[in-house]
Amino acid sequence: MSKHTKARIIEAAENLFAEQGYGQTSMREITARANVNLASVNYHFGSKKNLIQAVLKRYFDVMMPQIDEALEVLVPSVGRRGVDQVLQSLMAPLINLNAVRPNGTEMFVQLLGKGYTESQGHLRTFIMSSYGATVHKLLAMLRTALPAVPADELFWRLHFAIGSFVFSMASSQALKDIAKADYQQDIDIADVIAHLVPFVAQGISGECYQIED
Amino acid sequence: MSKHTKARIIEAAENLFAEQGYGQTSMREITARANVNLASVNYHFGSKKNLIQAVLKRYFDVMMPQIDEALEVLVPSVGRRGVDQVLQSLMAPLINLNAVRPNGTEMFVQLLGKGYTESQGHLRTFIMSSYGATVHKLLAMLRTALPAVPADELFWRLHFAIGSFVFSMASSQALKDIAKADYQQDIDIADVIAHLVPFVAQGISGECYQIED
DNA sequence: GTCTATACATGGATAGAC
DNA sequence: GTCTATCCATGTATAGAC
Repeated sequence: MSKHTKARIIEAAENLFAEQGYGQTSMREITARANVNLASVNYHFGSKKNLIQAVLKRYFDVMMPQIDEALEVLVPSVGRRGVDQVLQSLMAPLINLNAVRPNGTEMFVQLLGKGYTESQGHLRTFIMSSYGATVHKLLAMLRTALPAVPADELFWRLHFAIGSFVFSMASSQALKDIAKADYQQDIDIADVIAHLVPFVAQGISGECYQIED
Repeated sequence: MSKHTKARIIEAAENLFAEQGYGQTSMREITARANVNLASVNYHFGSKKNLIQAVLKRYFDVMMPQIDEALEVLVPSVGRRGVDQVLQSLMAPLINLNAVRPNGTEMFVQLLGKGYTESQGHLRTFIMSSYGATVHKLLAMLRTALPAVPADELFWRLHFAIGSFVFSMASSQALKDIAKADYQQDIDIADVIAHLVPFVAQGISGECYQIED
């Protein structure tokens, strides 16, 4: 039985994660739906955390080349405008994940948020080792847009930006619920991202305003 | 044996969390060090997640009144400067947590980061129900500083800001390691916060720069 | 009201079958 | 090279002792 145990696990896991979230999905559920032995996950992926990485990889492998391509043709302006351009070039590839599967973008960002905060930095290592070239291309673009910002300061700002993003994604369901309850707004992931980009761009761009004293 | 089982659990948990983190600390370790039965945690706190909340409460109860007091005397300017003032008034109470116990600030923010992302929004509910008045005072100050920003837009920006903060705190150890390895900088929590405040203030303050086109 | 003993399902790991 | 049976430590729950 089972030609492609690995693939069936990923498919089952992805569906279950999408339905009920990462933390709420047990490995027994996954292996039961995939019709494989419980220990198969450990054998093929090493752990549940690695499984989430494998699920994410399918999305990264679609998104990252698109980002790479978008950055390739980009010649950013200097300043906030340039930062906006760089961030905007990430948006289309991200939204395009809806083509991978229904609600793909939302699923991806939710898994990313959970995985990032729950996996003690393993996801960061994975991203850098697998897509480091694209990440560095992105960094170079930001440096072009912000020649006045020192490298270490840019390092800080980038991590803060990633924090805004990951946190928003991980708690996007809560954000949607609150927006509906408190502001009568029905929003989706694209809305969240649309609000997020200016915020992050503003923070990264830094001193366009001098504090007088 | 044991007059104050609850207090002993909190003390043991706090020390162990500080030593080795939340996720790496088992309830069996906690109850062993506290010399209480394993099930005591469940009886007194309901779950491990609730225990982290109880530990955090001790810090919130010190910090929140200080914040409240600082906000009471504050008359913020309008614009980025005002936002800076509001955020600055949060910093001293936060750093003061080092007086609660050695390394108190770091421990608090780490637990806050972990707890926030791992507890499915329960921490947010807890904060709002226990310290809602102070939070709303903070919000009112920000609205004073940013009269042009609509309430729903401010809502978004605040959540993004919280995201930067919580994420940075949750991964502050990783940030410190990276800063040391890549930029030969020894940093502590106060440094992280010092870098974070301008970033967040910038993002919250929004359009001080018009995108031309 | 507190606390204990104990049971249970979970994520993780491994030795060995095939 | 795959997969299974099985073991371990964990968080959680509960029945009942005191």
